Amino acid sequence: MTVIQQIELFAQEALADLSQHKIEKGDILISETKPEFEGDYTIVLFSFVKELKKSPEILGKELGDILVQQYAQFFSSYNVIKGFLNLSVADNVWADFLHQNFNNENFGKKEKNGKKVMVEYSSPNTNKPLHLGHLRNNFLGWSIGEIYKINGYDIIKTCIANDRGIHICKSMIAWQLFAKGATPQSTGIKGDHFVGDYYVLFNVAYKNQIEEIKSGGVSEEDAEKLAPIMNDAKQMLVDWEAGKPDVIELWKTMNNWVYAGFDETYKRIGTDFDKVYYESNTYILGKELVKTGLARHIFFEKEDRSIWIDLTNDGLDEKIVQRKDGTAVYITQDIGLAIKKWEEYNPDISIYVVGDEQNYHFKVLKLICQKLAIPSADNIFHLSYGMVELPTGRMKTREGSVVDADDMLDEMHLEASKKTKEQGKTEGFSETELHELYETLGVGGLKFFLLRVDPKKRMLFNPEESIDLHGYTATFVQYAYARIRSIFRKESILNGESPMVNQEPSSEFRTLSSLLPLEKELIVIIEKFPGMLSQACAEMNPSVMANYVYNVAKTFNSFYAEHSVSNAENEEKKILRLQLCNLTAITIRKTMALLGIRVPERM
RNA sequence: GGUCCGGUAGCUCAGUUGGAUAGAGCAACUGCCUUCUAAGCAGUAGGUCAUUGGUUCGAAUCCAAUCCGGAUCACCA
Repeated sequence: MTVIQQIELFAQEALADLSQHKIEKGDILISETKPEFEGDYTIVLFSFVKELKKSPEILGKELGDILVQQYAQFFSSYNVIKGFLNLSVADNVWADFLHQNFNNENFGKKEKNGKKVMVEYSSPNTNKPLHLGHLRNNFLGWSIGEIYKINGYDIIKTCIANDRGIHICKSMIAWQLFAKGATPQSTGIKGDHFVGDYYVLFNVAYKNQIEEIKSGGVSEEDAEKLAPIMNDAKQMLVDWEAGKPDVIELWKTMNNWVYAGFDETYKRIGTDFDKVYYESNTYILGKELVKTGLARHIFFEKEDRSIWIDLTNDGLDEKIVQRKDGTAVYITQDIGLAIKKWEEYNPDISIYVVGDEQNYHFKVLKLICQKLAIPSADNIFHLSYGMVELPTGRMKTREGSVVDADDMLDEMHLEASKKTKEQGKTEGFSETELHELYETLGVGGLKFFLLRVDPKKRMLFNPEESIDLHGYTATFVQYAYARIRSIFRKESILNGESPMVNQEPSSEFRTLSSLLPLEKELIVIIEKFPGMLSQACAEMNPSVMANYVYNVAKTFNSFYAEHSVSNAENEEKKILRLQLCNLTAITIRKTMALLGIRVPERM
């Protein structure tokens, strides 16, 4: 049980003594005491004033007296200011916490709860390389999975590859027209970039054709319809659906180029999946459910034979689920996929990590799934995140105004190497170790940058300014970790194997010694780790963990600047601080791991 | 136009189940490396929490209206 939970419990019992009615735990508001007041945790009394018919001051005094007397082992003192009861938790409580956990590699990890969570993320189009927005998606999806995992859930990471459709055909047509048989192998270009280049070429050619046709006095609208390259692409989509062998062959070849490129990037950023679905397989899904939906009068058919669902009673519009030609639309595929996921994995919770421009789509999807009575439809969640914008506005692949993911990773790597060389602390590193360090710092820096912001908010990225390696960054946290490891190297302590670290404190220490402010501050923030895990999970928000780990590192750095570990005042203090450092290191490493960020032994 | 999301320091962001004098980082300025890593620490300065009204012991947080920005309301995915 965490300290705050214990206080809650004690307060509930103490309030029961003062009140006729039972006080619910949720009614007790406990917050951290502001630094300008004495105490660790504060109970806000105003909400009980009316019911107990006592002034806040008197109530605070009575409650404080009961708590400090009844739980003398736990509370050392209290004070009341206005309606706030500030409680000081005894040093022994913090010291005990430390002694019990300092070497606990499973610190904060929750027991398995038997529930399954399916997280769908990444979901790229196979006609162009990944950009910064995709990275935000990947990092978020991967991290939210890890957060659920440490909170006791089994997770299934999944991805739907958008591998068919007109956008793919555009790249294919452009390749046929302009490539003269070139391949990623022949040109040395990474597969996804190679295919993406033809997607851009398509749009350039399309634009030129429109201009040319327009110069003959045709309207823009008509010119768009007449442009031969677009009509070729449309024809190719028809041929693809008909299974025309040469089209299928080209499609497979080009998609494989893209997948090979993606794999490289995924490997670099640590993204992986337990199951990949392909839209080329799932796009037919939904035909059956349209039939059953019609039979159950959830859907209805219009005169032109298109099929719809009426959501006006739910405050939305009518939504089409099947075209008049009998083909499935986007939403129908997603419903089909939702059923398929349930049949294959039976998840209790299904999370979709998708940009906020699809909020409406997922609202509709959930509603339809509920109406179709798909099991656990109530537990479909859209983890909606804001776009990553540039100072010039939205990123548009067609216009080439994107920050490419691979370029960005390279830049971060380079920045990390520059900065590391400036610092000149990497004597004795091999080339491999240096490369690994730059990746740890560079890729980690990018992940932290994209994850530290509340997912639902849009975020601005200024490529000119690049990404800082000071302040609220991964580097800052990684540096704190490296400092701890440095202490341990100096003390020749391998993780947890030292008698110094394992030694129990003497009873003399417990009674005589007290914690210094910065020692205590560090223990207090680390003790919050399990609570932060629950919060990040409940809110589906990795930025909670990024914020937290930054504050841990910050507190550690203050502690580090003020107190020496190796040359502590006495042996007891040294043990205490070594233990504290060890638990800090564990907490930092675990939290960064939840964000997919590694920590270096040296930097 | 309907719906949804956002507006907090010059910039990027925390803080919102209502709690004490609104916090960080960057940028600026001042100190601190004979002592475990100065990628750090300590400090100064920077605010009409978009605006107006309301709810109450108490509002950045809740409600209403207004202004600004964005997304969406496709037989695209």
